Amino acid sequence: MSAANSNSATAGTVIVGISGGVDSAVAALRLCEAGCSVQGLFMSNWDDDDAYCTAAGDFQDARRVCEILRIPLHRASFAAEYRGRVFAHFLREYAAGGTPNPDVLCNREIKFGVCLEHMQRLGAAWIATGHYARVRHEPDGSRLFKAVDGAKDQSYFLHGLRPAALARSLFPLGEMTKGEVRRIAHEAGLPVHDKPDSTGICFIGERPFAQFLGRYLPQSPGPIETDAGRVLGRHRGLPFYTLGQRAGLGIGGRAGARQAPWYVAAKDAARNALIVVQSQDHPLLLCGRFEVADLHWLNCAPADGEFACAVKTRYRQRDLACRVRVAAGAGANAEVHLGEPARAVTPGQYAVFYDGDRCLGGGVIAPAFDRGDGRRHDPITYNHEFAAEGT
RNA sequence: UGGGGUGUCGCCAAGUGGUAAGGCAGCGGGUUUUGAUCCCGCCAUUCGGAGGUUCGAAUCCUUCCACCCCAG
Repeated sequence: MSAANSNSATAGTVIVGISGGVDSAVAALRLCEAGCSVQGLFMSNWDDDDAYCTAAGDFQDARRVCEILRIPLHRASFAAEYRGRVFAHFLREYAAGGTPNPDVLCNREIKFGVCLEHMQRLGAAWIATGHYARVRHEPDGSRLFKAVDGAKDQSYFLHGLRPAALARSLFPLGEMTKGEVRRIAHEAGLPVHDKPDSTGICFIGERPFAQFLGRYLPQSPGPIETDAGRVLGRHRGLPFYTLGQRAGLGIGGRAGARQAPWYVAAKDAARNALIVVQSQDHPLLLCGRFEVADLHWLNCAPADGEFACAVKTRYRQRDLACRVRVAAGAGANAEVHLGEPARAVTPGQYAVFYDGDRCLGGGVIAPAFDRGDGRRHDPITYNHEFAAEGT
């Protein structure tokens, strides 16, 4: 297997997305060592000049890396496209009561979308990134696989790539572990060898999340209630919470309740109520069956019908055995039946399908109407014997 | 102001003479290219206030205050 992790020769210029971190630096280094014609490109897609924005420093790191590797560095900004194609959807999904995953869209629309096109205009035959994933380019199409380093596998975030974009992509780190990447960076004298892994929304970075969302979404306070209708407090607006969430509810001890933390189990949009339960694995938090919309397959569109595979309902979740029933017709939805119920299956997040190490594709988890126990999801009935306590 | 009850960290709550459990919340850190979850750490020199008894009290006594319930 070549350093470019591809079955085909990587003739022509490769442009690497250089972020200023270790991973993309080592990706570029490996391509250089493999004899490729390599150039770098740094993107800044979010224009904030607050304390949380690291773009300026990251660009300096990117320049130092490219100087050491002796490769040219391009710079581009797709801020307008990011706002229009990723961030707008991000806010829309929140407003609709879901929990979006902007980085999946960012990869499809920006990095492997407008940026890929930009790189091709710059003369690139290939685009490479420091993602931990593997791609195999076959005559009948390109296939995406999990990274060898299971702890860092990022195929989940890449499942939405357009097949044509995947066909031009290289992931030089797919067979390496994070430890190896850092060691190589260190040996190569790359100054970013010990730079912390980046976290938070891509390009926006890690920042106090509720506060950040509050800049874009209105406060819309309402009650926090148990599934029996006992009012325990106030929430600041349904969009500011996600299913399965524990932190930030501010619910202390209650007479008559167990000494256990509370988790968000549901959002009752009609009543603007946040429903909470007291167990990690409360029945209301478990889901054995859900619907997936906006289905997307990576060069392997299955025939209509039913098939077995594995699914991840969120990033870094272990594979869950499932059966997928795809409805007929274009733009069809699919129904996913899990072998065992999963916790906090959250609308707006992506269900990504796998066959062993191969990533098949995925889709958006649709709002839940059924809990997988054979019954319709009955509307919660409220017991008004409870007086409002927490308001 | 007749009777009864209760007042321990923001919340729930152990502790009835031997020198303040635990949980929740919160805060800090770790894990993590979403949001979460998870893991680790921190968090009452003080027990409604004031006196007193005692070698020693949150625990006993006196008194004051607050709240709750029943009477009215």
